[in-house]
Amino acid sequence: MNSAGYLVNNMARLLVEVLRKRIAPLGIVPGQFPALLALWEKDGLTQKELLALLDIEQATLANTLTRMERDELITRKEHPADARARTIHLTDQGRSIRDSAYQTAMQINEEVLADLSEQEAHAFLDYMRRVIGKIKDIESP
Amino acid sequence: MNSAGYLVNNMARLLVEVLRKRIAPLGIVPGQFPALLALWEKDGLTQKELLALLDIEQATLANTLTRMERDELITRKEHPADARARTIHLTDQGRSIRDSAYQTAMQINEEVLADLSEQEAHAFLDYMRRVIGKIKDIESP
DNA sequence: TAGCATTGCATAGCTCACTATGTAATAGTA
DNA sequence: TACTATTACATAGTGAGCTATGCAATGCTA
Repeated sequence: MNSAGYLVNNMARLLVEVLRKRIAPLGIVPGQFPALLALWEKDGLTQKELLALLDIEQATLANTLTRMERDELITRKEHPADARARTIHLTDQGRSIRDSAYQTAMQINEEVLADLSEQEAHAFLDYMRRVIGKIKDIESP
Repeated sequence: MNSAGYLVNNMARLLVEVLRKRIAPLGIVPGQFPALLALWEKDGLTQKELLALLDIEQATLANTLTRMERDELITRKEHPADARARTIHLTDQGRSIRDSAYQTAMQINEEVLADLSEQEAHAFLDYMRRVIGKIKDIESP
């Protein structure tokens, strides 16, 4: 129970549950976070454009967007030029939680790294990026 | 998209998909791995005993065990002394994949850490353990 | 321009995590 | 001993990821 894989998985699960608890009052769930971050930056994207900004599969995003629509965080409008596509727009609700959500996320990041020195935290992020890079080219020639 | 939380989550998802692909030929899936590891160590545990060895919730384990039974990796027998409990036993199939599974997991761990030096890899695991420890006491006084 | 290929998105079905709750069986106690 | 509490496990329902597949609209080309 000390392998890298086990630790990574365990850490991710614990983290997502912390995030879930902290953002629950805002009426959002962890899976909606990446899409919200992107939409706070730029509203009115199509699903395809949004997808290009996120590291998830198209089907996962489609389902997440459906839940976000149900939760009244976004609306989807028909694309003016392409009837297959729809543009995605934040509701007032979706827009209004931006600052609190950002703050919550930053706060959690700070807290969980608090036992590492600045250098250690920096190294930790660097290692993760390198490991992610490595995993990505393991299963792609 | 460079926060610790995002990186951890991304890394975990990538890793689990690598594991999934590599162990598919053995007829198992990533969620079954921790339970298998424990049962390879000691067969015939009750669900409660197994649960104590794993970092998942009871309901998650119950569902995982049901899938493992369906996949003919384990069988469940009535407990000799307590009719509420059942003991969990590996099938021949479940037992036979042990070495290949171990090897696959170790191989992946090695590969994904291959771009880190020995010291870096060691530090990386250490940081993860510390972060995990920190997260655990964030939401418990 | 008719037909085929591609594209954008949705849906189905799976895993695997969670919380909440139900159901027996066992244990403890008035 | 008859209740009540606790325990062991199962089930229901949700989120969030995945692959595979479907469907309609668009684009390309013979």
